[in-house]
Amino acid sequence: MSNTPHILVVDDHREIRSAVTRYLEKNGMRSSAAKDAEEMDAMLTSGSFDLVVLDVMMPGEDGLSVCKRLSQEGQLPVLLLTALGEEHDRITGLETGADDYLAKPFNPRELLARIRAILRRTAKEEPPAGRLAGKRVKFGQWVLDSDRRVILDSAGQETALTGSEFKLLVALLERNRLVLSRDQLMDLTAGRAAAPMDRTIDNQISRLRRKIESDLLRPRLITTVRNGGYCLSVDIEVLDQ
Amino acid sequence: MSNTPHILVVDDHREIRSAVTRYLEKNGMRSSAAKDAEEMDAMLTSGSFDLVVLDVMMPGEDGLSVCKRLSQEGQLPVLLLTALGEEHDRITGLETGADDYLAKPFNPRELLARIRAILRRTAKEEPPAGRLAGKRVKFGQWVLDSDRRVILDSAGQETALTGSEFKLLVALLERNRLVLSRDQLMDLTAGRAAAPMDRTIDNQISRLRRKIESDLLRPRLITTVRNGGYCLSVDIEVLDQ
DNA sequence: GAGATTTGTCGCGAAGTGTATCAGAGGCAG
DNA sequence: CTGCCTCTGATACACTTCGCGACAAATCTC
Repeated sequence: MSNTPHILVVDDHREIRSAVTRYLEKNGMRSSAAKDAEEMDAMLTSGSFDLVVLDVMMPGEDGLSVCKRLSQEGQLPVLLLTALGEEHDRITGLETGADDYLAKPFNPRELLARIRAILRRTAKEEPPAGRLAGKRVKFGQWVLDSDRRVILDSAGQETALTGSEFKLLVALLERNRLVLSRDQLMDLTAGRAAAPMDRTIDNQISRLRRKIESDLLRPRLITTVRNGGYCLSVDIEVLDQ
Repeated sequence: MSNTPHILVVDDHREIRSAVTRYLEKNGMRSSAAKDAEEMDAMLTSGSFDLVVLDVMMPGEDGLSVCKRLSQEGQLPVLLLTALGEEHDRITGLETGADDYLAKPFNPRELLARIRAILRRTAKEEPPAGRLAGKRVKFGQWVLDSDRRVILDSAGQETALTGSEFKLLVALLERNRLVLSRDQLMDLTAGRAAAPMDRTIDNQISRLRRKIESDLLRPRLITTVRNGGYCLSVDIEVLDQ
């Protein structure tokens, strides 16, 4: 997320669009507006936004349908605007993945508070994805050189990693001290979900351990969490080149 | 987060507490209730929760003040219950860090949808050892190395712990000198409620004692409280690395 | 296209965990 | 003190999960 958050307001009423964008900008946010789903899609592909304020009732593609699409992509938070009393819309909105809703007519101050609340939440869990690209990372007695995909021991001796070993190690390093399920690891390394009874990750862990653990019977770096997954249990240090 | 999410309902009206907890449990969640801020604090230290449903209007400490405290700690999501029309409460609630609010009287289905929405957002990987992650903790003559999941005696001799022994010990250490019921321990170690007649915790305690008690007939570290549970009866000292 | 390397699947043995069960400890009434 | 009941400790066993060797499929290299 950039410094000032960027909000996209999608509503078919011009007065609402302009009132909302003006209010948001008066309060330290950048905002843009789109009049329907089609225009929204165009703006999303061309710009970078932190949140979408989305009217449910719109000509063309319905707000709920748009909301579902967006939440499936998973990145962009959505705040729904619903007609007063349309409880059904609100509930199905939340159920289809909106982050929040607000009934029209609304108090702009409340809209702002809700937008801030959502941004606060999503800012916290900003994924560290790619944080390690091109960096050297020290963990335990090893240093990973992520450009060359090798690990160096304290004597400078190199060991090469295969592609999947490297991806797995990076996934663990970027979330060190957190337990990652096989499903998450599969997603992070191969971009797909783990099949039931899939032992692929187990094997990769086993192969990776062979290269980095000094005592295979008592792994110290990558610990197993039964019924949970695996966890990199050491602190890391990113070396600035 | 554990297997089934665990919700703490804080409200001074008994009918609301029981109605909400029952509804949540019918819908696949575990839930507990507290009647005021004080009781809530007690339950938070002794159990593990994924979300708090908090009434704004309460005798004793005010809901907004509680909300502020909780959001400063930053871990636990809060859903506020406000009186209908008290827009001011709602906005300041969101501004003080609540994750969401709902106006009373509310539709239970909407409450559930909102809870699910929050949990979906906050669902993330959990650290395996809570606030003790990466620390070394001295208790009695032992030192727990929470990175390596081993305990060291005064001579530096290591004993490995299994996953559930480790979780159990951490749960006891983080609440030392407090009596923890089997139910609480089950919650803390496995993230689920204990079945009636469940002897799982007894068994794990037995296994853990075998590793840390010098006299199994007279356990000194983990004491049994008849009809109550178990209690770690020594002081602990967190060693900074 | 042949050989080498990497990666996914299978299966066995080992370890961890939950349940059943029994024996003993602790409490209570008479 | 004695008998009875409940609760706890410990053993045994069944079941699940995990580590790893082996092999096959896929991919890469030259």
